[in-house]
Amino acid sequence: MTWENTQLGNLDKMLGVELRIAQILADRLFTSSQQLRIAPGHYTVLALIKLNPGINQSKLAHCMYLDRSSMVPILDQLEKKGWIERKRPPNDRRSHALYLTSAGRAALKQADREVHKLEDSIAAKMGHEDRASLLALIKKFQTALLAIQTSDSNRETANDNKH
Amino acid sequence: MTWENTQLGNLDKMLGVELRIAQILADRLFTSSQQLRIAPGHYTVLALIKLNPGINQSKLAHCMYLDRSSMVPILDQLEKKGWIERKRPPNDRRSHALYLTSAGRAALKQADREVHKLEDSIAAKMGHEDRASLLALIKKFQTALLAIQTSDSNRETANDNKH
DNA sequence: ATCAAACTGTTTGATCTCCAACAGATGTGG
DNA sequence: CCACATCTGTTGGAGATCAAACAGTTTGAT
Repeated sequence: MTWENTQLGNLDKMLGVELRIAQILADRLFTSSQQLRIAPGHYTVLALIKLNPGINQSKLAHCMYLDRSSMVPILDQLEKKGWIERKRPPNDRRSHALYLTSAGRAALKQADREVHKLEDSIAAKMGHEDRASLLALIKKFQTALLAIQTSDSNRETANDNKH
Repeated sequence: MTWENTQLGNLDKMLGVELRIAQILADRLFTSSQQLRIAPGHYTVLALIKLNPGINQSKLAHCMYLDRSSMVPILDQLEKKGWIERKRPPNDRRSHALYLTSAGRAALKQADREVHKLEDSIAAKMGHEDRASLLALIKKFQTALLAIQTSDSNRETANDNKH
């Protein structure tokens, strides 16, 4: 095992690179340190449906910065597990109104416990203050990215300004 | 377009969720604001090969926290573009020693310029100081995740402690 | 010297994601 | 009222990624 002598140059000074690594590690830890083995995205979906009962798939996808079509297999899976159900609202027969089943609520509750336990141990490792600073800076970073993105697309073409 | 009234609860106070969003936005911006349309991962691969000529695929994957098998299609693509080449070192006929071609060096040089331009506009938007703080905190976060991960796997089983 | 373990790249199958396209449903301007 | 645009979920095709399995190669223990 002799990869310690690998030259990284200034790669480890780039936000994109380090962000990607952080996300890989976070996902890996989240998925493995759980009894439910729930995927990070699935957890977010359950939480969002609980907070917004009757939300449709497009809005859900939009909240998570995903494509509508990416939501389909996720919801198929959650539906097959019996954690959510799709209902046809009478006023708009195009959409699916999403609801948590009681099993879904139970699963989310357990996942919530494990997520909080994980967040706590992270806060314990890096300090509550640094954790809060990191969260605030990530949001600032998101805002910066969105601002650059829209100014870019405005310069090129008068494009869709979703989100 | 009325998804602004979506309830997020404390989802936007979770590092994992916000980190994921930040990464989606960063990847999207990186890929679209480029002439080369190089993928983020491909850029990292080129940079790492330039810094470590003759590195093999496993080490490369390990540096990027990827599976060795995930590296194969990436390198296939870069090889087809004529940016890298795989050579068989005589001392170890299992591995592939990776090198940048001159076309690969040129592509990397242009990508470098665009990456730095992007990093500069991010620093301009959020401030150099905040950018530096964010980078430092991300690294601290990575360290915390790794510490938790290893202590977890040690508690469960005496496992492989890769990375 | 030999045989088992470990390593290297690869393939296969599964999942997640995007994009483009589609059909059905809804909304809008004339 | 009616054509046309827009929205809804879905499908199919492509690419990325992982895990498991494989064959060839190297290493190491006996």
